Amino acid sequence: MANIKQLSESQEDYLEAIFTIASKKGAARVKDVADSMKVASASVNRAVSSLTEHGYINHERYDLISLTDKGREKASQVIDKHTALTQFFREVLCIDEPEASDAACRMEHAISDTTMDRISFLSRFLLDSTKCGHNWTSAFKAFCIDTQDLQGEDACRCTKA
Amino acid sequence: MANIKQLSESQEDYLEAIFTIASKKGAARVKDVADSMKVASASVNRAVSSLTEHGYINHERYDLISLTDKGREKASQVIDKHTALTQFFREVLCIDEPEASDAACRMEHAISDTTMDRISFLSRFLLDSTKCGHNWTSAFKAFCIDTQDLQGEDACRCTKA
DNA sequence: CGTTTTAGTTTGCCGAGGCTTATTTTTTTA
DNA sequence: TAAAAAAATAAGCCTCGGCAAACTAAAACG
Repeated sequence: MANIKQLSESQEDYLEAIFTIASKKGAARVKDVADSMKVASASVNRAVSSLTEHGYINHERYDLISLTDKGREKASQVIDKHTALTQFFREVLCIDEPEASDAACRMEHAISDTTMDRISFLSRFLLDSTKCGHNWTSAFKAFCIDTQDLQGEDACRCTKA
Repeated sequence: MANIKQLSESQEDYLEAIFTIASKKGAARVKDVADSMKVASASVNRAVSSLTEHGYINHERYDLISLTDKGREKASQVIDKHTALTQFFREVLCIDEPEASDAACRMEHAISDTTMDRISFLSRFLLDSTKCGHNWTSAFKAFCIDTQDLQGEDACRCTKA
């Protein structure tokens, strides 16, 4: 269980997918993860081995996959970022789904805890009219109304809840 | 010059570094790029070959490196994102350097054009008191004053101008 | 309860993108 | 201008994270 290691984006994606599946069904099978991430089972297998070695996952051959406390904590962190970013994109920046989730999906790995906290604060601040002091959204919407030319964005393999 | 291709983050980083160096000195040498990105010259070489093949770079053996129009355009786009993100982090989210630049550096590759446009709009909107209608920054600062526990963030290989 | 179908695993391949260690080529300088 | 230093390149190695194909175990079903 080598602890001195940063998870890669890919590994975070696996934890996220396992967390989401396990939340719904108690535990995940390799196939579930493969399907939800649109990768081959062999890829899941290798990722699972590695994450098991590093103490994020409980897994024995041919058995179900579940997260350890450590894995659950990490997965929660990533999912919280995803959720907060999605909210920011959708409610503050007025970006529609699925763009909002896709953007969150790509950024959740790249953003630091600090920056994430600040963005959450900003969201709450702006969405709470008692804090912000006036309804800024209509003004902001008018301000960026002509940028509705939302291009297609890359599909992303985030588990589409 | 295969055109059907998305640049990787790494490739965008190379274009960015070359752009920045070339802006200062007219053209870049392999060594300049290696130094600014903190990678081995051999790595630069391979990246340069690939970017040359794809029409982003002008380069002949043992010669200087410069960007094609296509490369310059792409580099500008990435740098514009970097700049706009840095401004957002620093002036809107009140995140100090070097955190602001580092965060921008990691996110500039992950963010879509649309999302970037919206963030720029939001920055301008909030920083322009005539648009926002009041000075929100002091209120926001008070709101998030106790999150000054900025952790160390990953170093990033963005060219530190 | 044996056979088939499905799921999990292993192995070996690939490309990207780092690295180091030669080996040029170019540049500097004595 | 020849020798030394610096820069560029080539070759080969490594890890990561995909893949497909082959094999094994488990589950479902007739």
